[in-house]
Amino acid sequence: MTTSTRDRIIDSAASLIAERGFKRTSVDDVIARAELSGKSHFYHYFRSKDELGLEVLGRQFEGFAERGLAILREPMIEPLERLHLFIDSLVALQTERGFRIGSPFGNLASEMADMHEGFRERLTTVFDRWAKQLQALLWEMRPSLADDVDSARLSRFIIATLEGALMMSKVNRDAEMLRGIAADLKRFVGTHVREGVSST
Amino acid sequence: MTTSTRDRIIDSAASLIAERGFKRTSVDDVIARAELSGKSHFYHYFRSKDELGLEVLGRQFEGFAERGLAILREPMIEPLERLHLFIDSLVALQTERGFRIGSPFGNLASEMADMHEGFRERLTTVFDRWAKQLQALLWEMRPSLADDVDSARLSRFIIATLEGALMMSKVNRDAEMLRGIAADLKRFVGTHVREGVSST
DNA sequence: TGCACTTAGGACCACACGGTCCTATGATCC
DNA sequence: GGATCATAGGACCGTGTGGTCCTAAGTGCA
Repeated sequence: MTTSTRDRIIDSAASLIAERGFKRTSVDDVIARAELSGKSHFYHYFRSKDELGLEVLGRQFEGFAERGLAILREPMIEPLERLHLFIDSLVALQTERGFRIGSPFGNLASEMADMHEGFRERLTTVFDRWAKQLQALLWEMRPSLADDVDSARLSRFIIATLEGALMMSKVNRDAEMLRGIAADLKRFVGTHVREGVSST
Repeated sequence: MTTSTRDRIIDSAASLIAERGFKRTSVDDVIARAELSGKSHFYHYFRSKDELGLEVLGRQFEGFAERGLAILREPMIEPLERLHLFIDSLVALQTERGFRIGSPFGNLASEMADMHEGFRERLTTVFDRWAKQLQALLWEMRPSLADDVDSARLSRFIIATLEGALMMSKVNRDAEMLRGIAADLKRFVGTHVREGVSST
């Protein structure tokens, strides 16, 4: 068995949604890219377009959690360094793709959050899990962090700034601006590190 | 002469777009809310829906620049205090509106930036002008800021974080999170203030 | 052999949407 | 009084879209 048809549909839809957003991706587009025989073939696997959207969103985050966030868990690299690498990886990805993407979720967030309650809930868990990963990393850094650091809050801050930066870079198409914000973000995290504590 | 019909159309469209986004606002919706007699009445004033969208975006920012950003220019208040009040005003606005709005521009950015080059360009100038206002404020603070502060960069950072925070609060509907990010943002700006320089 | 699932393919529907066109009635102003 | 603009109202169209329905052929499994 190669990839199942269902997976093929999801992959096709995912790439289309990444390119043009959810609303502007039609079922017919998906059928064409997945090389299905027709509508009935599609509706054999999904009850509605929304169901497909939810599934794609889920997979999208699985991928992000496994690949994108993986570096946050890398045990052989120091926590702070890992965070820096993670930030850099997002910047690099966005730059590579010509600033077309924004964030995988930021886009979907604005697009879907208010149209469909199911989407919104899914998105909250996405951000929650992302925040949890960052919190875990900050927890590891604990010995070198100032005592009053609220890691839950700081992790939200990091995500918000990254999302905002990606969104703005999508509008501005400016690599420099994106790098600047990323650098400032690192700097901000740095201000939470206690002085006189070396990291290695 | 009360408000002209053209203005009435723009106002109606603006409120609809704020509620549901541009794509999900149909010309018929606008006609209904503006109480026009029909399609031809609308097309008497606008050549297309896109032309209307551009106009609304323009007005939206005029309003934001005049009212929302006004506090940044308030001469009787200290610069840093002004910045704090500005941040608080965005938080308050978003909270009042039940986290439905996000940012007036962040929404449009994700929605329109990749669909229409004209929209994207307009959005860049919007963010540029916003950034300029913040830069002017930071310039006023200059005496009390550290020497290496890059005000252009910092102003972009502030905007990105605010936009990201508003977007996330739209997904999470969490007032606490929004306040936390706002507080951290103030704190970050604070780290650029030279020590031993009192502000008044 | 027979059942269940998958692929194939096409006809069809209802609806929303942006946009055009045409006619007719007031109002305003030179 | 004629030209121009604003309001009124409705018919109409092309297109894209999500979704239904129906038929038929192939495939694997018990």
